[in-house]
Amino acid sequence: MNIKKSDFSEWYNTITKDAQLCDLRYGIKGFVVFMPWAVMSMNRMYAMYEQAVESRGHVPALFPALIPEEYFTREGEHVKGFIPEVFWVTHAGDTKLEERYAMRPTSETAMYTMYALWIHGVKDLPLKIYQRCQVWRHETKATKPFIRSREFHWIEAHDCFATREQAMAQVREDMEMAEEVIHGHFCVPFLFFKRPQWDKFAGAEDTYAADTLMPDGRALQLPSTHMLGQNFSKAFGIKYTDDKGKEEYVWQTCYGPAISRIYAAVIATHGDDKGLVLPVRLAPLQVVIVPIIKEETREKVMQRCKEVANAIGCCFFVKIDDSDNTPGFKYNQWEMKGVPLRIEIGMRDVEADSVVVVRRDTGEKIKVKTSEVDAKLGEIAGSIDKTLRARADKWFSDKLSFAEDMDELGKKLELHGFVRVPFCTDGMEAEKCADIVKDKVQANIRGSLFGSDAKPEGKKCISCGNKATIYLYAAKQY
RNA sequence: GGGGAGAUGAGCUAACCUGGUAUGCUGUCAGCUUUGGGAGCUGGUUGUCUGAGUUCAAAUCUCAGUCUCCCCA
Repeated sequence: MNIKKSDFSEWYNTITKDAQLCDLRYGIKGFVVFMPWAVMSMNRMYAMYEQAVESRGHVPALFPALIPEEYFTREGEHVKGFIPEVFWVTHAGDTKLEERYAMRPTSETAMYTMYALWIHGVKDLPLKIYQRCQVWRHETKATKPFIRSREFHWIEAHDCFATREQAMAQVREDMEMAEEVIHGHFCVPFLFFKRPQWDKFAGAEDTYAADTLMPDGRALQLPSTHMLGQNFSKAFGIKYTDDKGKEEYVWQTCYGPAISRIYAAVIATHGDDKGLVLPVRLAPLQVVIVPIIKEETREKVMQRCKEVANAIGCCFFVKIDDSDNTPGFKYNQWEMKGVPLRIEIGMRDVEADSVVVVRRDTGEKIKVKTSEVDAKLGEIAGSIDKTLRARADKWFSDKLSFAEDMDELGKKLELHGFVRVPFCTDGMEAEKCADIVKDKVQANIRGSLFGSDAKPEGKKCISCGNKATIYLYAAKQY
């Protein structure tokens, strides 16, 4: 196993292969096979995220994967942003299609075509629909399993409202949902940035995106939520008749948590030099029982293993590893896989009427009375998630820094992830200032920190030297 | 999009410069012996990325393609 801290890239490649999370040998660039151990965790993540989405009033639907070119090109900015990375379907059998179909890189244009047919009056609003699906983008940046591939799996929620205020409230709800699920359940810390105008979602008025940090200090974008305004509703004719009998265009938002990428953040945030470390509810198995067998005591030990397995509550998946491997091999293998809890049972333990419980997160070995196993496991499990979250938060909190000139920014970027700098503006006209930052210190401007209203007083823009009106954050990125 | 490195059984690798029967480890399968931190012995098992060229002869040299990794945009 490689060392996570000093060579994250190698560590990540090794862990995705050794823990059997994916197989890169499929043979189409950027398309990877997601393997059972990863998919079982991602299914759990999906379940938690869908629960959060539905409890906030969204209902599920499934839209087609193919989008006729004509739908796809209705909103000008959207097309400009996505066209370079679209995979096209051009043939049916040997017959060339009259109109080609886009393999959806995102579903706005598929869904909004139908929304225009479904929405008539006030009673149809708000409309909050999500789907769980995969999308395809011919990424030109380097692909990396789970982090960036040309096919990825996500949830996309697309909502319509009667007013701008309601739409803006939805954007805030989306952020709050990310906090509940990604930080609360997955124990991954992040910050929400309002992206600068030159870096917003193609077709949106504003984009708010959650950025986390990889162990090498580079930012990784997790969910983003977009205030679409009326850009799409005007392009697609999504109108309703208001209470005065007047036709109005709806206000829209969309939200896209990419489960495969969030899974990458879970791996990177919690993993260590022995392999994966998973929050308890994300692990495909919560408990593995390793019997330590001598031929003459085999039956007694196995019997005790079964009793202990049966005594553990149904919210935990338990496996007794009775394979022929040696205990040491099993310890290493299940540590690599990130199983949160291990129970070791040998004749010694049977005689003492106890078991040895080992925590994956701390490696701590705890002797537990057989009769108290279930209660104790529940307690330790809670503590594991708390420990993981606290550990991640502590690391993350040190990654925020400040700089006021380019030299200082370059130095701070070496030690921290996000560096706050004074900037002239976050409007389109400042893109050239962001380019200067990119050129000089190879960092991107991620935007302004959402919820922070600090304003630079008497400071100058780090790039152009004009009066600074806003604090923006720079980071190297994936 | 730019630059660099690379591709030999399922995984890692030797042989490549200097063309001539493809090496070892791991895995896997069978059997026996084993089991408190990656067990041992015996036997079986699969391979030169694809295509073209040079040559008596290509894993090795040349060209093209595909894929992977790293760095930069």
